[in-house]
Order: sequence, then structure tokens, then C-alpha cells
Amino acid sequence: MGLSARDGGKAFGRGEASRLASYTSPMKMDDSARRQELLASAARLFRDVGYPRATVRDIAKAVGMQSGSIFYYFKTKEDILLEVMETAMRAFVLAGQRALEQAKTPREKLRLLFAGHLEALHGTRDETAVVLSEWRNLAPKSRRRMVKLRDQVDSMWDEALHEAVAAGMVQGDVRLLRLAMLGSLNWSLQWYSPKGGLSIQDLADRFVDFYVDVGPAKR
Amino acid sequence: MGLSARDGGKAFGRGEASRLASYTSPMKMDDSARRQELLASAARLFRDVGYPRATVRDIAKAVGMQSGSIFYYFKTKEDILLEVMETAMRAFVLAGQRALEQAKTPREKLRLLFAGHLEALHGTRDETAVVLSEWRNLAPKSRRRMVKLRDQVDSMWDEALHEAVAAGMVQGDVRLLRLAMLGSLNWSLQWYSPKGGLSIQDLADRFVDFYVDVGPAKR
Amino acid sequence: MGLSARDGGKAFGRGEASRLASYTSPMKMDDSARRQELLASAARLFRDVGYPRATVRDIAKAVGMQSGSIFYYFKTKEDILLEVMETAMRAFVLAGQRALEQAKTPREKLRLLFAGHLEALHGTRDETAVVLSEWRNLAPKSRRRMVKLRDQVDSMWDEALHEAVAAGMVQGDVRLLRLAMLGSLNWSLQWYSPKGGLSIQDLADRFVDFYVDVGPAKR
Amino acid sequence: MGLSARDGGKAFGRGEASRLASYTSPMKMDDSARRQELLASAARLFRDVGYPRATVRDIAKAVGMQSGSIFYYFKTKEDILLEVMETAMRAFVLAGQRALEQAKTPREKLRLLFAGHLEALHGTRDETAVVLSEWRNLAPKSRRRMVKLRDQVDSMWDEALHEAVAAGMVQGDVRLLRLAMLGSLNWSLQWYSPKGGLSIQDLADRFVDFYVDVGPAKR
DNA sequence: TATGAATGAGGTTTCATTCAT
DNA sequence: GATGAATGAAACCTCATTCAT
Repeated sequence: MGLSARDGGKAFGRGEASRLASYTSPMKMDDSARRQELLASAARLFRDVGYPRATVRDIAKAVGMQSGSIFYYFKTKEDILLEVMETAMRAFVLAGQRALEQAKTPREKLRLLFAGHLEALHGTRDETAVVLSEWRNLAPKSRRRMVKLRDQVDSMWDEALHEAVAAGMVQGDVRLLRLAMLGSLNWSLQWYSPKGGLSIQDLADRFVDFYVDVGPAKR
Repeated sequence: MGLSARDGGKAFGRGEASRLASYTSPMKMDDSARRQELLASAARLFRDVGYPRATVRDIAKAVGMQSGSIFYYFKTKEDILLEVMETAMRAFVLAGQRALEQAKTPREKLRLLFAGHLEALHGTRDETAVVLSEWRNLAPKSRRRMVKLRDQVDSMWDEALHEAVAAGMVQGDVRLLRLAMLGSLNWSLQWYSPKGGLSIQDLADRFVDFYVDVGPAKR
Repeated sequence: MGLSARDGGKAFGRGEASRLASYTSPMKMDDSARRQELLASAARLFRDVGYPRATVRDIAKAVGMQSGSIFYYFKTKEDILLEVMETAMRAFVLAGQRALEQAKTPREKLRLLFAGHLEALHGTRDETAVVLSEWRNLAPKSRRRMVKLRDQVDSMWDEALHEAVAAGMVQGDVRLLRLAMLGSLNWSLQWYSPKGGLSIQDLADRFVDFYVDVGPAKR
Repeated sequence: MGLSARDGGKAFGRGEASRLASYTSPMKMDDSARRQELLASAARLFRDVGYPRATVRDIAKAVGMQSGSIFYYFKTKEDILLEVMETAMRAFVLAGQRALEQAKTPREKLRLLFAGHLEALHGTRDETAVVLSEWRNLAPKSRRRMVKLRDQVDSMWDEALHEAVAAGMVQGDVRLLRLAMLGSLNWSLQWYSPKGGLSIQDLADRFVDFYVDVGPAKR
């Protein structure tokens, strides 16, 4: 019959253009105030009702936008989630790095790791809560990106725990120790409220004490 | 057990189901094989992809039904979730009761509580995993029902922990101890696999050791 | 309809069920009256305004349905297009087969091929018009299915044209002849109307005469 | 040329553009380089994916513009289509005029008409392909403008065909002859590629031969 | 001249739920 | 007990278009 098709589906352009990040100040939009607002709005909603039930409309409405406008800033709802979670994970990485830098003794390292993690979790940003609960809603590709960041956090903990074991402060498998500790900390998301009269620092101390034998000096 | 909820639950409930077997025509459909199949199917799906993304169609399909037929057994998708979670919570209650009954010493009590909780979590049933992650998707009314069951679990833990503290095995606030411990245990859902070469019993032992000073007897 | 099948999608389940086309009468729905109505409605709209501008809502409304209901019958808008086009292509195949069977002489074959093609094109069904104009909107995979059907049509024409050339009725490259002829016929879609006083049969005769030297007998 | 329209054109026009260069500030923007670039970009896109699927954004991107900027040059997406199609139609008119001027004999006229039409269709410009496929997407008012141009083309063909009939080279109704011929030629869009080893000139010759009886001496 | 930001209408698709049979 | 058909609300996303700058 003679119908062919010289169109080759989706991809159009031959010349295409891929034009010049140099025109506009590079990434001008990537940290525009509006974009940040949207991310914050999304983080809060994701935290409060979960990613699947947080609608694009709601996210937009919270910053006074129409739902369609969101897609000027993000390609996909899932992209927003990924970005929120990356932000959160980087906050954890940062908290870890700071803890390791500032601490002098193995015990101090643990204490600061505990406190830093809790602060990230219960601070002003909502992202960190999201990172714990929405993992499942990431596409495999996004998940892989997150895993790398998570591994960074883990290895900082392992480093500190190795020292603690060497110092005789704790005993047992480092990995299991980390898993137990982070479980305790992360679970605080389910119950901790600063209004309860227990400060983050106090909580960190109490939790550390559960794991670390109180040394002779303190006994 | 320590699940709270800072979640601002939207609008939910419609009619609110008549829940208990005893209300409706007794023993007619409430534990029919089909119904149990559906609950199991739902539990698995809820665990694997989460409640919001588990569709009624999928739940039905897994037992060879049409989606419409589900509503012969359940008034609402949320009713299914509630029932799954109640089942799970009762499993935790049961595990706790058994532990307290069988154990002789305070240390044994803790060990059995740890092991029982982990077994419930990683056993053959999928419900227990659901109870930890889908709290948010319960309507307020359902949530209240769950809270009561959770409180039962909590009080068993507290009982055991009081004894442990009295025995000098652990020190610190009982509530915080429980929260830390359950956090460690629940978090295992994120990483534990029986294929890893570590048995549930072993894991329980290791975790207990993290919290309980190895006593003189064992030293 | 049973489940089984070509669903490809995400796929959760482990056990899955893959249940028995034998329960329900196989393909019961595949030619339900409603489904056929939808296909007819789609064909008409595709023909009238083109696939991209024919909305699912419009297709549904034309048979008194809501847009969502369409997806009970078809997985995708594109699936509808594919099915419409396959129907059309099969009509062309059928027309060709009939022509070749009924005709005695080479000249008769051409005449019947012309007439059959034109009848398919301008008959009561709208599908055949669609097949000529919406090729571009098929996904590559669907396109491949169509190509096979198209090739069947082409080879019937080539068969007839070979004979015609052998008989000295026409001369030239068979493929180019086919392409020229089908071009003439297909283009009639742009201008032919039965109300114009020219019957399909007449038109076929005139067109054949353009291509075939009037034989000695007729001279 | 023979494009009609049984298409029931829905609602379209809004304000209806002021089209011709002479209306607006003369020679200011109407043939600016940018404008021409945009038209070329649009033509290519319209040809490759069709008018409805060619987005304003894509058209703009191909020339390194933002989508909003297009509306400085054109009032409406449909205006772009109209202009592209007018350009194309004028190319066909021009091809026809040239053919009639240069040819000496009736046969030569046909040959040049065929070749000119094919050249326009498969030359470097993408517009001519668009004119054949996007008729349906023109608003009624625009369509009327196009019809006039098309009629010019048609009458040139009719003129040549009258002579050909008078010369005994072809026989039959002039209008039907034109429709058959243009069908053959236009359909080449579906299958012809210059890479196939057949030049445009050759193709024109072959096609003419299909319609014109080769006289004994080639007389 | 052109951009960057946003709109708002509308597109396809999903899904819990209903109900006659 | 269960199905098949359908609903209707709402989800994500697209896109021509506007407009202040």
C-alpha cells in the first residue's frame, strides 16, 4: 500500500540547539526563591500526609500557585521527592561530618553523632522526616542516587563505632550497632516532640547512655 | 509501642464500618476463607507498595476476584487496612504475653520480648510490617482503636523494663528505654533478611546485649 | 476476561494467580456491543478531526459514557487507534482477496482491486480513512504490526500487476505502478463524495482506464 | 489540487489575525530573519510530527528562543500554520507557472508539471509536505484562503490537461485525470526517498509514462 | 526584542466504589 | 457470593498564551 514513515517517532530535532547555559546566568532558576518555596511546601506535605497523598495541587496551592505552574520548576512530581530527599540526606551527611570534626574523644563522637542526627530529624526542615518514610516511592534510578548518599552517612557512623569498640566503650558488630542506634534515633520521629520537656541534647545523652557503658570515671 | 501522630489527618471516614464479627450475622462471612485470603493479599500488597499505591483491583486480582467483589467483604478499602493492622497489633500483643509468661528472669523476659517482636516482624505474615508504616493512612477513628492495642504492648514492655531496672540490668527512664529498643527492633524491617545468615534469635541476642550490661554471671 | 495476558506493567505480586481464561467465556468483552460502539465512535472522530484532537472525552460522550469508562475497554487511547487501524487494514486485505478470487482476467483483477479499494475507503465504515492519515500517531511497536498487514495488501497488488505487465496491459516497474495507483485511489479521500453523481464503480473504471491501455478488443 | 474537507471543523478562530505584511507596519518584522527561522522550524516540526503534536515550545527551542517570544512574531500557533501552508501553496503555484512557461509541447508540459510538483514536494523546504497533511487543522477562515491558492494550481493542471486531451495524448475527464495524477504525486510523500536511487526527474518520467500512451514513434 | 514566570483550561488516566443481575 | 459495567472525582501533566520587565 505504500505508507512508510520517515519520522522516527518521538525525538524530533535534527539540529536541536541545546542552547547555551551561558545566556541566562547558569542555574539561575535552580535556586530561585519560588523554587525553594515549592520544595519546602512539598517537604511539609510529604511529611504530613505522605508522598502519594500529597497532591501537586496542594503543594502549589500552599505557595499560591496553580498546579500547572509547578511543572515550570520540576519535570515530575517524583523529581520533587527526589530533590527533597537529597536535601535531607545531605543534611545528615553534613551533621555527621560536623560531629566527627568537632569531637575529640570517641565518646564525644558518638554523642555528637546522636545529637546531630536528632537535630537534623527534628529541626526546622521537614525534609529529613521525608527521607525516612518515602524511600519506597522513589523510582529505582532515584533510589540509586540516594543509596550513595546514605552510604556516606553509614560509613561515618562505622568509623566512629570502630573507634568506640577499640576503646572498649561498646562491644559487638559495628554494623549491627549502627543499625540498632539509627533505629532508635529514627524512631524518635514517631514520638518525640520538643514540647515534651526533653531537649534534643538531653535525648541524645540518654540514648548514648543506653548504648555506652558508663565508664569507670563516671561510675 | 510508640507510634504517635502529628499528622493532621484530612477528611476520611464515610459510614464507618460495623467492625466486629459479633455484630453482624455471626460467623457467616467474617472468617470465611475468601475473606482471609483477601486480608492476606492486602497485607502483602500494603507491605510491598504501601497502602495508597495498593489498589483494590490488585488486592482482588491476587485472589482471583474482580475488584467489585471486595466490597461484599469490606465496606471500604480503609476497613481492610484497619483490619490488617489490628491483626498485626494483636500478634504483637500475643508475642508480648507469651514472652512474659515463659520467661523466668528479668533478662529472659527482655530476651523473649526482643525475639518475639522480631519474629512477629519478620515471620510469615505481612501484617506486622504494615502496622509500622501505614499508621498515617488510618482515619482518626480507626487510629484510636489502634492506639489502645498499642498501649497494651507498651505496658508489657514497661513492666519488663521496670523489673530490669530494679534488677540493675539497665538504667534510665523506662519509657525512653522502651522507645529506644522498639526503634532498634522496628528499624530492622529496613534491612534484615533471614538470608543474611543471621537468625532472628541471634539478632535478638545481639540487640539485647547492646542494651543490657553483661552481668557478672556471664562475664 | 480473566487476567493473564499482556499487561507488562509494574507487576507486584509474587504468586500472582494468572487466572484461567476458562472461567468467563473467552473474549466475551472483546466484541461486546459497547466496545464496538466505542470503536466506531473513535473511528469517526479520528477521521473527522484527527487522532490528536479527538479527545477521549469526546469519544466517550458520543456513546453516552464518561471518559473514565473508556478505560474499562481499552488500556490506552493509542490502543483504540491501533485497533481502528487494524480493522481498516483488514478490510483492505479482504477487499484485495475478494478481488483476486472473483476476477477471471488480468484486467478484471485490476478493476476489482480498484473498486474494492475505493469501496473500502468510501463505504460506511470510517476506519479506512483513518488508516491513511494517522499512521504517524502510532507508537513504533504498533506501527510494526500495521506494516505486516500493509505488506499483505501490497503483495496482492503486485501479483495482479505482474500479470497485467505480462499480458502487456501496462508497462513499467510493478512497484512504481502500485504506488502510483494507490496514490490515485487514496487521494480520492480528499475529494470524492458519492453525492457527486459518480458511483464508486464508475470511478474505478475511469481510473483503471487511465492506467491501462484500452485493449484492441475495445478499440 | 484537490483538497477538500468533509471535516466539520469545530470551533476555532478567536480574533483572526491581521495577516498580510502590508497591513502592519510595513517591512518591519514581517520578513525578519528570526521570523523566517521560526517559520522554517515550524514547517519542519509540522512535517515531522504533525501540527497538533508540534509544540510552540519545540518550535521556539529549535531557533534558540523561549516559547513566549514566538508570540511577538505570530499572534497564534494557527497563524504559523497558515503562513507555512501559504508559502507551500505558493511554491506549488510557482512550480506550475514555470512548467507552463518553459514547456513547448503538451507532453513537455505534463512532464514539467509532474517534475515541478515532485521537486516542490521533496525539495529542501518542509512546507510543501505540510500543506498536504495539515489542512484539517486550519480554521475555516484560513481554509478559505488556502482554497483560492489551490484553485490556481488546479487550473494550471487543467489547462495542460485540456491540451493533452486535445492532442490525443490522454483521454478522459480532465478533472478526474488531474485528481488521479496529483494523487499519485502527493502519495510519493509516503514512500519516496532520494536515497533510493531514483531521481525526482526519473520518477516524474515514469509517472508520466503511466498516464500518457507512449506513441509508436514516441510521437 | 525577547525572557521568565505563570496561568488555566483541558488532556489522559487511575481508582474506589456502586449496583443490577 | 460474585461479576461486569460503569461512574465520577481527582490525579498528574501539557501547552498555548499572557504580560511585566
